[in-house]
Amino acid sequence: MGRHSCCYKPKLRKGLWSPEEDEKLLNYIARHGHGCWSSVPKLAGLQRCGKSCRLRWINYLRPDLKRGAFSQDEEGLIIELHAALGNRWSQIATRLPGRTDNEIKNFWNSCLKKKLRRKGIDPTTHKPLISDLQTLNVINQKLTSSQVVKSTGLINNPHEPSMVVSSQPGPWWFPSMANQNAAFCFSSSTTPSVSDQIVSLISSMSTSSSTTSMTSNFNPFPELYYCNNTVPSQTNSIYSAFFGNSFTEASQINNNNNPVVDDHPHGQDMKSWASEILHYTEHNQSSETGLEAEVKPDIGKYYWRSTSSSSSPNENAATLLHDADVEWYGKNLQKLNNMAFDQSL
DNA sequence: AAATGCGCCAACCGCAATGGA
DNA sequence: GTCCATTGCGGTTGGCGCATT
Repeated sequence: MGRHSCCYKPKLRKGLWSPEEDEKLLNYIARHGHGCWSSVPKLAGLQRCGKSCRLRWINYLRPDLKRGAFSQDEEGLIIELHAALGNRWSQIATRLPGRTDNEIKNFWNSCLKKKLRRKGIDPTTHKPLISDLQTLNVINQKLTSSQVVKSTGLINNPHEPSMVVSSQPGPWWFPSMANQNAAFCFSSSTTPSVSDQIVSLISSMSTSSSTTSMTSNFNPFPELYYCNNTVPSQTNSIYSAFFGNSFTEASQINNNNNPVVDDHPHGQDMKSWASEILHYTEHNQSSETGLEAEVKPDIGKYYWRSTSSSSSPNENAATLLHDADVEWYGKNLQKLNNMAFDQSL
């Protein structure tokens, strides 16, 4: 299995094919057909492995190849087929006579992907991309609509000062007053360079970015009260606490791909804990727990939130920004700034 | 003119599937 | 059922040529 046995023979040629080699292979196949590919090189007098001969024939020497630039029709068909089939290049190639899977794959990777992105279409999902500026504006609004204050250092749970809510050195972003609707934190232990870039992006947009120390009576993340290791240990996500009307997802995964275990009650994972809260919610006993939960059976996720008004500033929950998004922001920071500048002209 | 960067694409590599002994 | 040679596929690489510095 695996690598073709003949490929281990050191005397075999690799790399680009010479016109002489092409001629030998072409002549041999014209006379005898290819038959068993592993015997072709020997019979055709070539110092190549059968696999290489097969590839050369399929991708270049076959007489039914079309060659040349792709037509508009072909281009449209490839996009259509890719939307339906994904990266199944050989299947796509069967619908384009005279084109090879390799040729289509290269055309896709070097040309069509960019073309779709320029049109505002995600080449993977074939759905519209959210406008860069739109997304940027959302963040901008969140920040400028509230007094956002930056904090560095550990964040301790104000109710239990010995409990460190975050071991992350920060910076942390949170509303300076209760009931304001935005707060951010970035887990910089995961992808520091990207996080740093995002922090600087936020910093440059924020109306108030003065550094201030944590006050003892303010907990920016009460919904994380019981999961003191949740935020900093996230390797797959960076939390962005956009406090809207949603619930907190209670099936987060930590570094070791295990469910996050909260500290209350001891050792219980977040999902089973949330299901317990759900039980009380369904029996109209939320007032006893001060919490309520929802389950989305279609995606098998639990969401929960505090019902207590005293747990402000954020009554509700956080949403998740995935690494890929954050990575994307980091990479496109300059582009975004340029676009914002262009639009302001 | 030389160095560097970048896009394109032919070919390679590794893995999975297939089929015959 | 197992082994192994062969074929097929898709991701990746590396070299070439052109553009830019």
